[in-house]
Amino acid sequence: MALGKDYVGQDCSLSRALELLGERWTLLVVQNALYGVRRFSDFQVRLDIPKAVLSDRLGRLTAGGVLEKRQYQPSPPRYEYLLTDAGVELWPVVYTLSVWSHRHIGGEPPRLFRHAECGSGLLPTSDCPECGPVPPGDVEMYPGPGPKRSDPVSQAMNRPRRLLEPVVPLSG
Amino acid sequence: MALGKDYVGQDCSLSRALELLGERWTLLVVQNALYGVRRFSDFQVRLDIPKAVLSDRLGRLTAGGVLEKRQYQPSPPRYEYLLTDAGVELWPVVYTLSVWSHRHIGGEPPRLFRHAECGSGLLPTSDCPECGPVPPGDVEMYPGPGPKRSDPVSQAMNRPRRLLEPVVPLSG
DNA sequence: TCCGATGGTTCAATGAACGAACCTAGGAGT
DNA sequence: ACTCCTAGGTTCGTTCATTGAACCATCGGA
Repeated sequence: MALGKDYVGQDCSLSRALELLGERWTLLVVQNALYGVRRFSDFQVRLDIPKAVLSDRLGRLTAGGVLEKRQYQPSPPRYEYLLTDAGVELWPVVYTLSVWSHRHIGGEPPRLFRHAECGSGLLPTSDCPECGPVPPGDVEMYPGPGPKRSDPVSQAMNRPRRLLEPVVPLSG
Repeated sequence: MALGKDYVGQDCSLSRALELLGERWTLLVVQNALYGVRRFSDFQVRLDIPKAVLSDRLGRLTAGGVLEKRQYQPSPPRYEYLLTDAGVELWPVVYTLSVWSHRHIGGEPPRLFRHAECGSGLLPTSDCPECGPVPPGDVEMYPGPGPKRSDPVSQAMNRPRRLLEPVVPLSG
């Protein structure tokens, strides 16, 4: 196709990554998946995104090997989208870009991150200054000074918790 | 505006970064700037991008503090776009995403990178395994196994050279 | 029988991207 | 004097993507 999704004639890895991840909303979907969001309706509440677009993005990420769609109960049929290993490895990309944004664009972050084992804040690379590389499951997120959304999914994300730990919104 | 550039209601640093960097072509413009591309026509040749879109992206990146527009000769008036310090600090983002793409999507990279001082290949974080963090000006790029574009700007980028070193296309 | 939750699809309107054509200012060639 | 060429854009009609509202399907519970 001549418009929108591909970068015809580009030779580099970056262009291939952007064909999958470079569309509007896509990287925010991945970020929320890292934060533990798994269900269609939870992504929708967190992102305020048209359902048609969310459906498209989840489908593309699934086809691209970043997410995996799984039925977690048979009746009524309910689905969740889990990060694959490839998806989890996007954590350094998401974190590095967030840190850049905080440094150069500004704004207060609503969430902060530290190495759960030793308590150190992370370097901009997402490594721990004491222990070196940290698997995302060993990163603890906790509330920062920035503004927070008030929807139930965001509220459930406001207590300190590990990356990838499933979000369970308080029903009601 | 309700469509396209903003992520209204998003609270995080990542969404602010994506308002500036998340549009089609934008990150590829930054990547080429890191590779030493500075002039409008050189970006255009490398990227095969409509001039109107390139003009928009260069303008936005300039307004956003990632690039700086400079007149490099008075007559005839000619301009170049240089990365600011903030722009240079996008190198880890670009590199980390490229490495992810190579690992998980595949394809041969047309360019490889090493620490110029010691010759070591870079870690996925863009750090040197021997020396730690490497300023982009100390990163040497050299041809890899992947396909290469045949335009004069790409050809001028194919000899080993430092990041940020201005590209001088062979005229003709 | 109706209601609500979940996980979507359809569709008209709007906004962005595309690419071809055009524009401007200054040399350079003849 | 006239024309061509280069650099750095702008304009504009067509095509594609995003939006938001409406609709749909399935199941369980009151």
